[in-house]
Amino acid sequence: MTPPLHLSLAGQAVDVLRELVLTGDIPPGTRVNEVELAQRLGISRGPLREAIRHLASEGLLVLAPHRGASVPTSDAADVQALFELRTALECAAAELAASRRTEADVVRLRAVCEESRRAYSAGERFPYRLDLAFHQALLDAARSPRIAEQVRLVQQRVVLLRSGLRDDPPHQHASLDDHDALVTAIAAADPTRASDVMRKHLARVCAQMLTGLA
Amino acid sequence: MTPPLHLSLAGQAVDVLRELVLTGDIPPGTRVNEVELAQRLGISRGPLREAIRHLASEGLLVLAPHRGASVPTSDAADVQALFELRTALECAAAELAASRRTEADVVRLRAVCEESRRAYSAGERFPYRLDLAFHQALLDAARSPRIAEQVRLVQQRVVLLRSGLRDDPPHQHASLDDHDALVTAIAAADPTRASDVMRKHLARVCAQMLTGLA
DNA sequence: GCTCTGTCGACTGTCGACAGTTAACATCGC
DNA sequence: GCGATGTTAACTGTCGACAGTCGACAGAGC
Repeated sequence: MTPPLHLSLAGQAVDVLRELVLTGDIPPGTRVNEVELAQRLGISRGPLREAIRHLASEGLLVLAPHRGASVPTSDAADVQALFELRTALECAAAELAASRRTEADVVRLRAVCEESRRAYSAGERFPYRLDLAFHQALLDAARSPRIAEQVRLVQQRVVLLRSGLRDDPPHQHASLDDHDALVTAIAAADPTRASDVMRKHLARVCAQMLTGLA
Repeated sequence: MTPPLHLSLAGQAVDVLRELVLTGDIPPGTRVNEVELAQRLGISRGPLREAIRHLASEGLLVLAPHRGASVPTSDAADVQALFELRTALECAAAELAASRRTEADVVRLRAVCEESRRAYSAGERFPYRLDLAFHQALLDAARSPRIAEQVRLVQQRVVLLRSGLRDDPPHQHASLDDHDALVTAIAAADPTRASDVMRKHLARVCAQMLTGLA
């Protein structure tokens, strides 16, 4: 899927450590021991430190002077601030997608929506993967590399949030409707409506996440 | 101004190196030699490497495997992508500011505008400092820490862009009008108009920057 | 004369070890 | 018994040195 050809050990460590954090293998609130993790990864502390700093710049770790790194724990204020950022980015992406989409983009978006509905009807517990695929397809249609990059980072933080949730609720039917409405607005080349639908969609997701918070 | 109490050498190196890049002391396109710069800063390569990686995560340096770091050079496409991101963030900030501003925020924004006009009338060549102060005051009024943080990073990249410009044009009169219009919309608690004014303001700034590009 | 190849130099990537600081524990005094 | 203080251990921050890789230059072959 992704090109795992990170030649440097630091690059590999970034990938491995990111996965450890996102999967919840290192739960939020846990402190990271450099020597222990370095031995576990079979590398020295130097590359590991670089990896830790990199993940910290992505918001997946927080650094305390002389106390090392730890996985951040989030409260309601953090979630709200994060979703304000996500809303700003993805609403802009929706606008741009509605302005710039080609027919091929619309086809791809419709395909993801249909696959999501099939999976949901089939009773699949976790079509979150398809939710990400939808937002990714939308970003591709927006053709704005900087915005896409930032959205990726924010989505990562959301994934981290989900890993810390008590009960991860299954994908809501309302979200499927939101996605369909987004595709319709984008296909109609209506940036204003696309942005508006996205805003309401994310508000719903944010509220759902807040209810599931500790 | 800034709390210079970075205890670690890496933290200090980040500040110093950031300044070296932003002031154009290390011009765009220049490669950074680790041993040479480490000696110049009087530190070892370890902390310097961490500082370099940090600046790279902020977009102020680009890394090439086995070739080290260099200050990025920007073309028109980069500028456009950057301003699409900036527009997304600052329009959202303008909306939030219009919704959340207090009277004190409005007073501060008006004060910055008036100071800018005074400086402009006095023939000051470079009220860019006040432009930053205005956008900062707007971010304070928006009360969205994540968005504020991202805007700060984007503005940094814009500063880097300006350092690479042939002739850095002085602050335009139109921008002063834009700022006034923004304050008016924010004072009137009109998020839609605030966002619209901001969008046009940034479009103008972006166009101005593109004309000055190599 | 041009291209390909082999060698050299410089730089990055990585490692192990030392020093300084923080936090926890045990001890002493009240 | 409770609080303050000294001590100790663990961990981070930092350093210098070694190994691997990339680019440039020179020389041989066509």
